[in-house]
Amino acid sequence: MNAAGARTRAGRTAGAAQADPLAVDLGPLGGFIGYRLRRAQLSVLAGFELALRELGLTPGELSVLVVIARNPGLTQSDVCAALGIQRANFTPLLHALEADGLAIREVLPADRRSNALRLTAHGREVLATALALHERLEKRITACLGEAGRAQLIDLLRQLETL
Amino acid sequence: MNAAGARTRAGRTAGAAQADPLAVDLGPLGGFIGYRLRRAQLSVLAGFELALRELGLTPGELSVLVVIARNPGLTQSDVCAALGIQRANFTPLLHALEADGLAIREVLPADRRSNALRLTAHGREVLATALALHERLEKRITACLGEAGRAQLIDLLRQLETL
DNA sequence: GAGTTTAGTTATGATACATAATTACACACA
DNA sequence: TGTGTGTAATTATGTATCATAACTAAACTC
Repeated sequence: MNAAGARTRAGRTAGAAQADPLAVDLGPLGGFIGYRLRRAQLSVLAGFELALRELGLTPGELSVLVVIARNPGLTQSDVCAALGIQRANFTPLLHALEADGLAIREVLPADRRSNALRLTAHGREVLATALALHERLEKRITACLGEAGRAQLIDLLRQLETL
Repeated sequence: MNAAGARTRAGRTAGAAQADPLAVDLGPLGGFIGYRLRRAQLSVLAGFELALRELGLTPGELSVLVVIARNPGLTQSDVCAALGIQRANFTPLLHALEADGLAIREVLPADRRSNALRLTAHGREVLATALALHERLEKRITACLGEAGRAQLIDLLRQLETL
């Protein structure tokens, strides 16, 4: 509709393919699930950072806080398995939460290789705030997709995980 | 419902919350679009690497090849705008494609600050192979979601981009 | 008690994303 | 015509996330 002439931007003088972004042909890319996932995730990530900026939590950190809060006493390996995080990458993430006073590790007497994880009182407060802020983001998403669309999307994404 | 006893795996001897991964309560996390996007993208990314391993192309590189092939003569800024890539990050990506002999940059006579991008013959060959391999991945995804589900997913993800 | 497995850590490397600063060029306009 | 402003590409940096391999200490097996 606007590719060849209609609403193109002024003359742009010279050479052929300067084109405004809308005129660029993505070809088969627009049908790639992976491409669409990336673009959507970028958008949601931007929303996340906007919503939780004041708390300085990364998405990964928030997910860990949630899981520890709901399952106190889990070991690091348990949390990693539940969230699909590599244990090696989990160590610094957890240490950051600990350094911020949000979580604690206690060596399990039953197996002194393992650490039982719990939130501090402060961790629970921060989590509650984070969830409240995050709720706003989810509301924006629901406004964008509709309640049914949102549910469908979650369902489809869950199916994709088992690819 | 299975936390305390029901379908827990064997005895697991000692301490409380060892739990098998399925027993971990994700709480509200399972309803976060961002979390579901991450898990789904990890899965699709693994499929991508599996499918295109032999070519050594990253998803970003493939997307750039597609766009250049369909829009020869675009400048770097044009491609960046079309794909949502930062220009600063595009430079090394493009240079890698150039080093591999897949793409070329020619200074635009009309504006010697800009580079017109094109694929080499070899680049077109590699792209054709890559698209064929990628097609298999998309087939797997369609097998997983169904044709309708796949179309729905793309539509929903596109809506999310405009969040 | 020796050999094997497991939890956590450390080290390292790749990919993506973001921002700020710099260089070279283009353009407008007085 | 020459100066100020804007833009294309680059460079440099910093961060988040994912992956692997190697190591330590503890636990388990037999």
